[in-house]
Amino acid sequence: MRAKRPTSFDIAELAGVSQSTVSRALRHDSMVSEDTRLKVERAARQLNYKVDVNARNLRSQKTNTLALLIYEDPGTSDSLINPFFLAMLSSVTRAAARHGHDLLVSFQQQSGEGNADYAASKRADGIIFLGYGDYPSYIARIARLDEAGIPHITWGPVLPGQPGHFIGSDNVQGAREAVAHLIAAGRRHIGFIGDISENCPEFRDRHRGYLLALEQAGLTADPALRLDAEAAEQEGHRAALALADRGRPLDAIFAACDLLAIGALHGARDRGLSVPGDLSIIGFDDIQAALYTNPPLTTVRQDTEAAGRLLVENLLRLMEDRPIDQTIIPTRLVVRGSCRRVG
Amino acid sequence: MRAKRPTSFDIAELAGVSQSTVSRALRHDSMVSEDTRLKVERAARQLNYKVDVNARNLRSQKTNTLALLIYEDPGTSDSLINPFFLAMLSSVTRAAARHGHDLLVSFQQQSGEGNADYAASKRADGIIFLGYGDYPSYIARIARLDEAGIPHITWGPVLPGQPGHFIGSDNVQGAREAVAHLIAAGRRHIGFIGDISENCPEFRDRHRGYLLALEQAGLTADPALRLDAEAAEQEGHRAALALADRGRPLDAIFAACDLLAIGALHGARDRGLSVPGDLSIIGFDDIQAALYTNPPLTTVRQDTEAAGRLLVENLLRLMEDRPIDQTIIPTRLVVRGSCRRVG
DNA sequence: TTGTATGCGTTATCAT
DNA sequence: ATGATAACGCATACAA
Repeated sequence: MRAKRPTSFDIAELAGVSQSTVSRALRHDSMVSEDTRLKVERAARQLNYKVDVNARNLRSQKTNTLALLIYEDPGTSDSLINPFFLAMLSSVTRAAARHGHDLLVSFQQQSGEGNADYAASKRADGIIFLGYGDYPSYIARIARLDEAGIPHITWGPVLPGQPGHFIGSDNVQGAREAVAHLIAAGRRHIGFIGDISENCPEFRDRHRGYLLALEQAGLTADPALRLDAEAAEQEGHRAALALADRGRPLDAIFAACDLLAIGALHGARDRGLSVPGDLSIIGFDDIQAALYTNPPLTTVRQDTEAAGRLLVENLLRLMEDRPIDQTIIPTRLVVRGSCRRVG
Repeated sequence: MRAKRPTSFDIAELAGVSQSTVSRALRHDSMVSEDTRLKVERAARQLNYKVDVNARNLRSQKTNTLALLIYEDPGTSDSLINPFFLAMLSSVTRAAARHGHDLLVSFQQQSGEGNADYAASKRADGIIFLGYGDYPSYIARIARLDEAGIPHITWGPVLPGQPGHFIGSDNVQGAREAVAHLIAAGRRHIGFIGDISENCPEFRDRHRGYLLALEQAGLTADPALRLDAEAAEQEGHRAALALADRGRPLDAIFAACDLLAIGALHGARDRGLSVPGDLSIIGFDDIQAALYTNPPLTTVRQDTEAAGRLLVENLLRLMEDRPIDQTIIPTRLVVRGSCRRVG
């Protein structure tokens, strides 16, 4: 038998003002005298009053809420989320809170796109996509949102002529630096692990950086040293074994993400290759586990803190019809034990 | 210049029925003839109609939304969230989605409790706490929620006579098994790392399990082999060094969580102790990084999948005034390379 | 099974 | 600066 939740009318009565004045006073929004504002605030505190956000949202047609939709890679099983995404999630959550917005979080099934129509049902004012599933379905989603005038922003590859608004790491440059580092350390036969089909534009960019570094060093890439692999440790393991078994010179591997690199590390060990003695390995992301592998993984660090911040800030800009600001986030090569100078 | 969002009245007009019928038909809820339901659904699809959840929530006084409030350990810096919490987050998110509920996620600052009053402002129907900050503040929060009749459930230590509703791992039993495993492998001088003050009831339970295992083996615990440490790698590192420098016999360490265990692993290496040769180490949680340490970490696995599921399911039960079901989740000892039989 | 009428609690508009 | 009133879009009680 609890007391009824107080409404703004109850506050009005207690404070001796009109209900509309209560509403105004509580939002520091319109013209209210200091005096009545204090009266109202005191009454509100006294009755432990909280604004009903549903009523507010209904009337104001705003929710002060953002939705974070996570599109994992196709193959990923439920329990094996890429830890990088979790780091992003945490960063976005904090950034949204800093800007006074609530955050709805949802892991999207690859298939069902219609299930959670967050913005269309006025649950959220804007949408942040983490990943995008497959590209065609992404395009369709974007189109629907644009048509409905719903602001959205995506974490992913920043490519020219792309529909939608993207924030992403400088994948080409990050990969180029990593491979340049290998070359500077005397490595000459550098393999690449990662799916560079159009399903993974980010991996494709990292592959471009790889090629660029080779080119700038006057080396030519050996096509036999490139292997497709989805973003999972097992795949990296498999790919490393396959590379080692090719029978071609191989003294380094650049993996398109850390999970692949970690798998490659284990694959190398299975083939009796010492890392970094026989084989240098570099990954991409800098997930936490990269610090604990043996040897610790050299990797290209993505700045998840900046990523979350820029995603939220730019989405808020879009919601005010202001242009997007920065879109490409620099990476940083973190050198650890998994690569070493030779020669 | 977009078209106005259609309302249930627009659908009613197009389908040739009343608005209330539209509302009923769209929820498969009350009595509507198959015939009219199809008409309504077709009209809704045609106009791309989506229910306005704010209006629905306001009218029905329900939100179909749960709030997940994450209370990190006090010392934790922004970027260093305990990965175990992220795994839980992911699991809860999925469970909520399976049950058709949206999920609001928020990382709580230790201090400001008033900031996001999710349920009081009718943003969410129920609240899930991940951790609880310090215990006194937790008690205060719980009391306010109970007073307001807001359903809530907490991930944490399941203790007798505790206010609120808890779901948690069987910390005592998990720890007991781990230490029993060490003893069975011939270890006799087993250290414990972890803060067992009342700030960390879970660690305290794990310590109880540690003592229990020793007792059951007829061994007595050496108080000098217990060291306080917050849940962070550095702390584990520091604690391992301190233990090693005590000059007492030491052939194993049980750490209250994996981050501590990983730190201890590195500390042992710094002192020239081989793991698992000289020193066996076991952790608790089974975070992903535990798989990649050198040697891989033996640890007590918490079942995050079951945890998320039980948190959500039991919260939903509470929301229907049904009693809580299962509250204690069994753990499982995962044996990896960081411990070995001696003697 | 369907329609009618009312109200959820707030913000926005128009007065004063 | 404040008050009165309407409107947001839907769900529910009641009548038919």
